[in-house]
Amino acid sequence: MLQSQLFIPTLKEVPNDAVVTSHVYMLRGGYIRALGAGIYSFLPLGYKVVKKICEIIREEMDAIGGQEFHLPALNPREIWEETGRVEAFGDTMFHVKNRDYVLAPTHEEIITYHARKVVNSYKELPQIWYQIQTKFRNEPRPRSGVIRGRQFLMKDSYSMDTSYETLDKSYLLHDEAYRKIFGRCGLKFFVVGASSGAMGGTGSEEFMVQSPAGEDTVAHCEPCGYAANVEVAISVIPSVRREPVSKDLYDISTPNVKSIDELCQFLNINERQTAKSRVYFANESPVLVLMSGNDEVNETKLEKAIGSGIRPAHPEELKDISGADAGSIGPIGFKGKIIADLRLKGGNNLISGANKNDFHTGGIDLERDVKNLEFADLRTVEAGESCPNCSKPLQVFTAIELGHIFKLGTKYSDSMGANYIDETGGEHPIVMGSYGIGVERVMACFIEQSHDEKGMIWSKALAPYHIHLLGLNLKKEHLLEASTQIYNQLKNAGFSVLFDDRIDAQAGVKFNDADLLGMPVQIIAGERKLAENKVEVKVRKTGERFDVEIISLNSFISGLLEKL
RNA sequence: CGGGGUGUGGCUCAGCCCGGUAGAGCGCCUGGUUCGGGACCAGGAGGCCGGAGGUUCGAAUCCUCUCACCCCGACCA
Repeated sequence: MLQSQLFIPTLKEVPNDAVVTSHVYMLRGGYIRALGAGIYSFLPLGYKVVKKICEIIREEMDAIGGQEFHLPALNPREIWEETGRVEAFGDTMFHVKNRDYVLAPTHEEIITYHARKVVNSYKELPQIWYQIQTKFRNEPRPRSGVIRGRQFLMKDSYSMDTSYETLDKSYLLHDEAYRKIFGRCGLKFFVVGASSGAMGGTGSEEFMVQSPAGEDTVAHCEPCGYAANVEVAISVIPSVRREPVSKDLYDISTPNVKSIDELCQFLNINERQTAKSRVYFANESPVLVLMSGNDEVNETKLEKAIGSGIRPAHPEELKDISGADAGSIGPIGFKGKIIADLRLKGGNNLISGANKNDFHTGGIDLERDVKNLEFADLRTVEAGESCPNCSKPLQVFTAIELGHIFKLGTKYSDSMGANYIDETGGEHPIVMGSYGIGVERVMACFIEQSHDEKGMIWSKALAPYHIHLLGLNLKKEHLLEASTQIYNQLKNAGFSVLFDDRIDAQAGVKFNDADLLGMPVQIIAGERKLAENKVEVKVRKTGERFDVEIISLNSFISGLLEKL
């Protein structure tokens, strides 16, 4: 392709709206342009990458027996009423104003609708139906460029089985296909077991990649593969020390000491000798949550332990409940439920708030002094703590969800009446699974993982073109001729090549654009090398450069691409 | 939805506090010089300053309302 004929509006400066790397480079490289918050147009280069990702997905889905559908984005609302998801999605679902339609945020209902009309017998199962299409969600806050948009491309597939045993097979097929897809795309990913949330069902896994643009915080152990959202992640840590003798309770005057750090500094003690208090409300009654030192309360775990929704107490409520303000609250004398983190189990000689301002209580022995104290895992895992599986240190970082696979079970087939007849004539709901991949996220995540200060660095699998041929100084006719000849030579040999044939762009401009656009191999045809019948070949990723005879260029490039 | 920020030529931004003929750099067009890491010289085009209303002799600038976009949070299949 001649670059002079391709629409690639590159930007030298960082557009004001872009913050995350992938967004910046996609914009600067002329891959995408914004149309509104969370709405993007894909320009020719960007769309080429999207199509490559789709093709990889298609191949792997077809390989497990998937059949591609093309489904409407415009859906009659009443179909969504059948499963109650109009209400479930709420404001996230787009509603059409002048007709009773919604814009599909996903397609379980539509698949199930067709299945109930078409699938009758166990003989017709299992099935895997998939689609790669635009979905619409009225995100309250689109962000990070293409990573969270109001309209986005998603591969969604749906499995239909006669039993949970065969569902497991379909699920496993997808699990394997997903590993292949993300592997082929060149992504470094990991898998998190997750609760299936509002999708319903019995099991699910998230495919994730580490990224500062991520929206989820996860704990990950690379050696053994343990990975969990930090909301539920666990780690192995030492409990607080129990000293041989429990002191009596005593008050300590601690004027203006509010935080654990201040307390430790004031008394010159270790944070493990302290118990931090946090007050929450559960069902309108106060609950004191005791944590060791500065450990963070994990509200997800707390809700689970208490068994109901919680909210933090407002600062102005604290004094009524405990007699003190935040910073001086503690378990001794606290009227109401108290729950402590497991790390504090057995702890004695602890220091905590005295429930009167500017005082702390020392010598607390939780077993002795706090009756009916419950313990639960309430803390948030921190980096460096030991993996619960293999004891190696855990990493904690943010990550982006690329794909999610669910065992749906019969949630949709039940509510929509999608049944099949078994061997004995009995009627049963179809057992379903659903499996999504965010296509643009694959692109964005790849860039997040593969870039440098100059621009993107594509892998062979996703690159819009494998080779970027830069003709330099093309105002000189003999140089234009020579580099055009090289272009034709490569093109005729079947290489995927973008030829920067712009007549008046300077060398520096071409170099910088090429690094920004990120094709894996650059071929630089400059005057000096051409005079020796040579060109320079540069590997984008490593910066390695080779002088190559034009006659042997084809085989050299083949060999090089083989290795990339 | 709460908090913060920003809207001025295609892009990045200055000007706003303290009202008085709308600016710079990059990009674009013309001519010339350069020609392997975003070059230089000369000339040129392009903006009713997000929108509406108000105050004023006069508003990019002050006031009110509104819209859009970005960031943090809430939410998130």
